[in-house]
Amino acid sequence: MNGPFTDLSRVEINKLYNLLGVHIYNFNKNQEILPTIKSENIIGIILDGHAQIINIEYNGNEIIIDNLFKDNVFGTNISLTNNENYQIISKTDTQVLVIDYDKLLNPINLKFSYFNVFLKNLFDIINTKFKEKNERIRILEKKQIRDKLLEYFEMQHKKSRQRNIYLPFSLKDLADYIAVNRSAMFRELKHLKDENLININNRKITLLYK
Amino acid sequence: MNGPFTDLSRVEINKLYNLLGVHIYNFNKNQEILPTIKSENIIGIILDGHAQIINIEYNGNEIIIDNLFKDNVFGTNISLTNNENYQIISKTDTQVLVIDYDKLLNPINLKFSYFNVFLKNLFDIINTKFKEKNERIRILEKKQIRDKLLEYFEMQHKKSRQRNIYLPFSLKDLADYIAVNRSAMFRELKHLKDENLININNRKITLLYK
DNA sequence: TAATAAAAGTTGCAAGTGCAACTTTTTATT
DNA sequence: AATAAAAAGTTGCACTTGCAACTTTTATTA
Repeated sequence: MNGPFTDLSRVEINKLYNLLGVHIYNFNKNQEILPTIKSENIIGIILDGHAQIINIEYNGNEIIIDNLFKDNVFGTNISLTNNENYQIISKTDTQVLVIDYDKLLNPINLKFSYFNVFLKNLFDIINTKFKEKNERIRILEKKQIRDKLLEYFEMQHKKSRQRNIYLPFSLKDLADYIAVNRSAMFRELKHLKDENLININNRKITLLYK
Repeated sequence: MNGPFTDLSRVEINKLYNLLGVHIYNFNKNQEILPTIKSENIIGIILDGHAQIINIEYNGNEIIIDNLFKDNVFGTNISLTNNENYQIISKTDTQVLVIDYDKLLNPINLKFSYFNVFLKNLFDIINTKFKEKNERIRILEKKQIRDKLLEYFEMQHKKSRQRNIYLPFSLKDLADYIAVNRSAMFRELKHLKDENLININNRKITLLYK
C-alpha cells in the first residue's frame, strides 16, 4: 500500500509542503474533523489513525459511509457526494494532512503546465466516477426496495431540484442499477403510486411529497 | 462534465500526445476493446461512443460492471478488480484514447519531478479506494445473502490464495459491509456450514470447497 | 477480577422479494 | 406500414430476509 509520500525524500516532502500550502492537524479520539479543516475544496490524507465519514439522514439515522485508515484520502472532491449532511469523526487519535485542491493542480508554479492541466482533468474524471460509485453504494446499502427507490429519487431530486424525474434509462436498467428484481421493483413503484407518494408513467416519475 | 483535454489548446494536446505516447483506437459496434490495446498498465479514455465492462463469472453469467461513455476512464489501474475475467465491448462505434500509465507519471520528462511523484502517489491512493468500492458493489449487487457471502469469500480467497479467511472485522461489521441483517447473515452462514461448504469459528472461516 | 458492554449465536414470525409465466404496450428494424 | 423484438405492466407462490427478542460468549473498562 502506497502513501502520499512514497518514493519522496524528506527534503522533497518539505518542498511539497511549501509548494502546496500543506497543513497538518492532530485530533483526539471522537473529535469532529471536518469543521476544523473545512474549506471550499480540499484533499485530506490520513497520516495516522482511524476516522469515519458519517452521514446523518433526514430521519436522524447515522450511516457510516466510509472508514478512513492510514494513507486514505477524503475531501469535498473525493468520496463525498455533494450537498450532504456529513461528519468526519476520529475514532482514534488521528493525524490529518490537508491540501488545497486548487493549489495542488494549479499550473502557475510549474513548467509543463499543460501537462498538469491534463493531470487535473484526469483527477476530475476519476473523482466523478468515484462519486457515482458512492451514490450507487448508498442505494445498494438499503435493504428494502422502497428505500432504494426513495434514495434514488432523493439523489435525482437534489441534482435537478425538480419534482419530475426523467429516468436516463429503462425501468429494467433501473432495476439492475438498484440490484433488485424488475417485477418486484415495479410492484413497489405501484405501491408508492397507490399511496400517492409518486406518479409514474413510462420514464417520467413525479415526486408528490416534494 | 470535464474531459481529459478541458482547458488545453490543440497545440498543447499535440505536445501531450508526444510526451505520453498516446494512441487512439477506433472500434465498430460490438467489438472487443481490451485485447487490442491490452498492455501491462494502461489508462483508457472514451473519446466518443459507448462501451461496457463485462465480467464473465465462473458459471458463465455475464455481469455489466460498468458503462463507459464519453470522457470516462478505465484501465488496469482503474475500475477493474485484479485477476478477473473481463471484457470491454463497444456498444456503438467507439473511439478510445490509450495512455501508458507508467509514462504518464514518469518524472524524467519533467521539472518538479518530486511533485509528479506525489501526484502519482495520489493517483495510486485514489485508485486503490476505487477498486475497494468496485469490490463492494460486486457484492451488494448479489440479491441473496448466500451469494453475497460466497462472492466475498471468493474475493478474499483470490487475494490470499488460502482456504482460511480471517475476517478483518467483526461478523456484525461483515453484515454491514454486505448490507444484510446480522441474524439473517448468521443463519445463512450456518446453512453453509451444515452443507459442509464452510467451517466457521469466531472470525476464522475455512472454505471446504476450495 | 468484577462489572459492563459488545459481539456472537439462536429462533419464530410477518413481511418482502425473487422468480416464473404470462399479457400488453412501446420501440426498433426491414 | 408490417413484423419482430424489447420493455412495461401484472400476478401467484415459494422462499428468503428483516426484525425483535432473547441467551451465551467474548472483549473492554473501572
